Amino acid sequence: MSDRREERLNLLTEALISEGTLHLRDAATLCGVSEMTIRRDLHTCPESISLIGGRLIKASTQASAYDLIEQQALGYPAKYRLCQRALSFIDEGDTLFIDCGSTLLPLLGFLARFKALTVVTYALNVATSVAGLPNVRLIVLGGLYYPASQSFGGERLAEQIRGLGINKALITAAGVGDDQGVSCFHFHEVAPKQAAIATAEKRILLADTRKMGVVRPAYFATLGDFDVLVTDDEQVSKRFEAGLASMPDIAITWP
Amino acid sequence: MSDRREERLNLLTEALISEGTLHLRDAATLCGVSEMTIRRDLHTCPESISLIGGRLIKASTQASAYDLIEQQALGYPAKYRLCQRALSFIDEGDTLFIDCGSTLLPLLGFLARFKALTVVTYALNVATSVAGLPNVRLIVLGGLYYPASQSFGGERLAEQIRGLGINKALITAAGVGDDQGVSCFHFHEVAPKQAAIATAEKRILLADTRKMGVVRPAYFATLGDFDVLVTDDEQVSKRFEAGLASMPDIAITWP
DNA sequence: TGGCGAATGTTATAATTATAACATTTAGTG
DNA sequence: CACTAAATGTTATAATTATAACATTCGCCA
Repeated sequence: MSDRREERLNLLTEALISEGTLHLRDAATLCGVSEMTIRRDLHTCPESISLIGGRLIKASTQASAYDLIEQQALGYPAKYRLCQRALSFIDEGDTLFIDCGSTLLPLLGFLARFKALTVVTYALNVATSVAGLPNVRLIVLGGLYYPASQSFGGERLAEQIRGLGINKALITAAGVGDDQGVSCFHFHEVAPKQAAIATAEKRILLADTRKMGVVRPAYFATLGDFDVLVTDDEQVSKRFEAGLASMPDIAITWP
Repeated sequence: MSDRREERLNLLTEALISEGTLHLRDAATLCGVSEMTIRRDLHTCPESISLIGGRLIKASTQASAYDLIEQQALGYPAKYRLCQRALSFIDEGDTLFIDCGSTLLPLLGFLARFKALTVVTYALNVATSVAGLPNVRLIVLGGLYYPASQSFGGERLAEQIRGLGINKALITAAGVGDDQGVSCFHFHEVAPKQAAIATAEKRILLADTRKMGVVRPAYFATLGDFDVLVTDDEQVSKRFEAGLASMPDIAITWP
C-alpha cells in the first residue's frame, strides 16, 4: 500500500475512533483529496473501515449481518427462538446475569418490554446494548478486556458477582459434552460463569443444537448445575427425559 | 400515535438493540408493511431511531454531529487542540487513566499511534472506542451505569483505581472556578477522579475556555492538585504566570 | 529533461435512496 | 350498509450515492 494512502487511512481511523462515523464528503475534505480517492482507499482495505450510505464506519462497529427477513419467512432462527423461550422465564423486577457471546443478544431487545429490570454483565457488547434501554438498570463487572469474547476478566469478578443479589443467571456455552460437561472457549470466562451459577436463584443454560456433543477448552459446569436448559435439540430432550441423573428441566424450542 | 405504529416501532427498537443496524427493506419485511410506512413511522418519532443511507440505527448510537471539516479549514476546534496538546505528554508504554465526558474522545484516536499502552477508564463510551484499538490494553472499572455521563459509579471504583499502577491521569472538568476549585456535574464521578489524582504519577487536567470561571455541583480537586493544565484560555495562562500559589504548569493551545 | 507509471481528479452513467402525490385499503360509525 | 377518515400502498420523480471510464497530475528515474 502506498505511503499516502496509509497515512489517509490512519487519519480516518483516528477520526472514526473519536467520531464514530464520518460522511464521505467530510472524510475527503479532512484528507484534502477527492471523494473518489477515499472510495479507492477503502476498497484496498475493506476489513477495517466500511462505507455504507455515504458514511464511513469502523467495520467492527457493524452488527452481525444476520438477515432479519428469516424471522418472518422461515420462522425465527435458532438464536431468536432460544431467546424467546428464555424470555418466558424472566419476570418483572428480576436481576439478571447476562453471559457473554452473541447467543443472548436477541434477548436484550425483548427486555424493553419490562418496566423495571436489573442486568449484570461482564460483556462489553451486552453492556453497550443494555445501556440503550432506559428501563433497565445496568451493572457492569469490569476488568481486563478480552477482545476475543468482548468481555472482561479478572480476579475481582467472581467476588463482585457474589456480592450481588442475582435472581436469574442466563448462561451461554460453546459446548455441552455427552458426559454432561459444559464448556466454553476462554478460561477467563470460567470464574464469572461459576460465580453466577453459584449465586443465582435460577440458572438457565442456553445451547442450540450445534453445541451438543461438543467439548471446548474450558469446562465450567455440568448440566446438573442448571435448573433449566433452553435448547432446540430434540435428541438431547429425549435422552434427558429417558431419565438421566442430575438433569435440569428442558425447555425445547421447535423450529 | 396509532397502536399499530407503536407496535412496529417497538419491534424495530427490539431488533435494533440486538442487531445494531437494520436495512429499511428488512425492517419493512419484518413488520410486514411497505418501506414507505416504515419511513413514515420514523418521521413521527425522529428521536429514537434514525434512518441514514437506507439503514435504521439507534439514534443514541450516532456519534456527535461535529463537522470534521473545521479541522482543516479553520484549524482544529478546541477539543482537538486540547487533545493534541495532551498527546504530547503521553509516552510509549504508559498506563493512562482516561476520564469520562466527550473532551477526551479525540485523544483516543491518536492512541493508535503508539505500539503499547494501557488505558484505564470508568466510562462506557471511552471503553467502546478503546476496545477498537488493537495496540491498547483496556481495563474497565465497572459498577452501576449512569446514563447521564455514560460512566460507572460505585464504592469499589476508587479502591480498584488505587490498586493499579497508573502512570498518567487525564482528567476532565465541567468547571474551574476563580478560587481554583475544579468541579464536575455528577457526584459519582468524584470518587474515581480523586482516586486517579491520588494514584497517578502525573496529573493532567483538560479544560477549555468555556469551563473557566464556572462552578458545577461536585467539587473534586483544586488546580494545585494537578501537574499540568491543558487549556486554550489565554487569560488563565496570564493569571497563573503572574505567580498565583499552587499552580500547575500551563500548557496553552493556540487557535 | 523527457518519459513512464502510479496516483488522483473529473465526468458521465448506473444504482440506490428520498420525497411527494395520488390510489387503495382498512377500521370505525351512524 | 354506506360513509368517512386515517392508515397504508403505489407510482413517479428528485436527490443522493456508487461505479466505471477517461483525463490529468505527480514523482521518479534514466
